[in-house]
Amino acid sequence: METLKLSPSNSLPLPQQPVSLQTLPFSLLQSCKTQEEVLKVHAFSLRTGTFHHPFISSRFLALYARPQVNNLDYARSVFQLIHKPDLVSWNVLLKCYVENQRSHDAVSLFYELVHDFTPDVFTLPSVIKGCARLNAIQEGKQVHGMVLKIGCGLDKYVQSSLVSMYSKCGEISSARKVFEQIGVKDLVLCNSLIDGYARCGEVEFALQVFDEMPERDLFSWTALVDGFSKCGRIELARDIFDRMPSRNMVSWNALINGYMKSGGFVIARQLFDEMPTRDIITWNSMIAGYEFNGRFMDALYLFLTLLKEGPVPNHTTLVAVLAAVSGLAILGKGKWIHSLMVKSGVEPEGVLGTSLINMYSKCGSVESALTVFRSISRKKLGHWDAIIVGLGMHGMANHAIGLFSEMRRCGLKPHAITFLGVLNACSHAGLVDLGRQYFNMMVRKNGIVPAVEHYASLIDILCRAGNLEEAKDITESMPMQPNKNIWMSLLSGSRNFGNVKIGEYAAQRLIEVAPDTIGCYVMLSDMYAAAGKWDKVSWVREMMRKRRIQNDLGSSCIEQRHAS
DNA sequence: CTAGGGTTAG
Repeated sequence: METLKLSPSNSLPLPQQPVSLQTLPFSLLQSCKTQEEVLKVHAFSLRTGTFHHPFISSRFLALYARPQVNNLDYARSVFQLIHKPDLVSWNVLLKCYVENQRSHDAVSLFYELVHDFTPDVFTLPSVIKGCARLNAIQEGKQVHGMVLKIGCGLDKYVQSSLVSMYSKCGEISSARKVFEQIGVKDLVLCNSLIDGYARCGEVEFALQVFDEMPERDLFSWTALVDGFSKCGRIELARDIFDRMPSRNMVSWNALINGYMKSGGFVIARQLFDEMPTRDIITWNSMIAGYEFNGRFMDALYLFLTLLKEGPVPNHTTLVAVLAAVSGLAILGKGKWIHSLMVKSGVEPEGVLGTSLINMYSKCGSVESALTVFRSISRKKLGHWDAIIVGLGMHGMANHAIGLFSEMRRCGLKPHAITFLGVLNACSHAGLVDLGRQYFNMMVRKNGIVPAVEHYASLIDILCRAGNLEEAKDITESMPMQPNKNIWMSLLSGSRNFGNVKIGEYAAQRLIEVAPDTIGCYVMLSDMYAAAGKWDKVSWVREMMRKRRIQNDLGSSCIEQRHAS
């Protein structure tokens, strides 16, 4: 803060002489519209020594927290300079945390605040909103209890945020209950409930509240469009959208997301081309939507268009386009996006770090994945998961297992995906005993209920090592239906170790689960050939002809380099 | 010495 430069301003009437408090008038503080202007007055106030006046510093806090500026880092640092912050300052900072998607920290801040103050009608809506963002229904209910205890239940801001919180957390009946107890139901309150009904697919109720309310605004209409889109009722969402008296960007974006979610990427594109203006969320919806639909090339092309003619990409954009590049496995493009990030100073923290690690692993460069992993200073569980899965994918079992141990030494608890990564690593490296050991550790020590993928991995490990009986036993004792991959593992193990009996069994079950699996017939015939059972070989070939099963044409793709 | 802070949609 001390290094801020005091630049002469044309727009602001800064006094030239050393001043007392009177010469830094309230109106000057209030007149700041942009962060730049706040910084100028801030610098000036530091130079004249007025900044540390308790009244002034709390004003600066509010200025940095204003929606037009919304600079959490500055707000936080100003807050720390305030000697004894009053409740208003706490409230301002709390709101700023929530608005900057730091709801977790906001809730912690709230617990801290409660030590010194009784929260008031300004504190509660912010923390309730934070709980809603986090989907933290337990904490939300605690705060609700506090609302009743303190006696803030009649405040309409508190009421709306509570209804909205229950709506977003999927507790629509609780939302309704709170709603019903309220005497005068205003527009915002109704909108919150409409949103709740729409997003859980309660079409009738949503429309009923909508029809019965005295007046409707853009929020009411858009809550319907968005909610119906979210629960997959895209035709209904379209119908509402077409009937809207006016629309804004949020309404268009909601509909685009709805089409993307239900596979309608062509219509989504039409809407995208048709809409009057687009913001970064529109672009992100399209890029992520293409990626979600497996249209990786479209996602990448749209990202290129965005760079040429759109607004500045953000973290969400990068996560989506990196996922698309991973799907395409084009290392060159991935590196290029990474270099864009480095050039613009974007740190690979959080989800973005995970995306980069995944991208490099899937594009075949574990070395780069490791470099990214090591460069992340505050490693989260997701980063460990990604690198362990990546190393496992590349058969670097020892490295994966080493990192797995290191991760546990750091005090992080591995979860289902981490174990899947380790198991896959064991399978690639043929580490039977370790694989079994990790599987048991997962179940017994970590209390994780294995998913079908975990069983698939364990069975694959056993089959590769020739423990076919043990693998077959597991297929019979596991609590869910074995899938195609599991029978393929068992069949391929049987072929490799010449166990015709188990092989036939696996093939039979495989055909029941997935009759079109070509590999099944190929492997079966290989197995018979290896065992010298030529009559069975021709029987399999005959069956393939009868069922019109043909080998896929082989295909591969190469990356083309453009001079740029 | 004051006044300042909060709710619903992508």
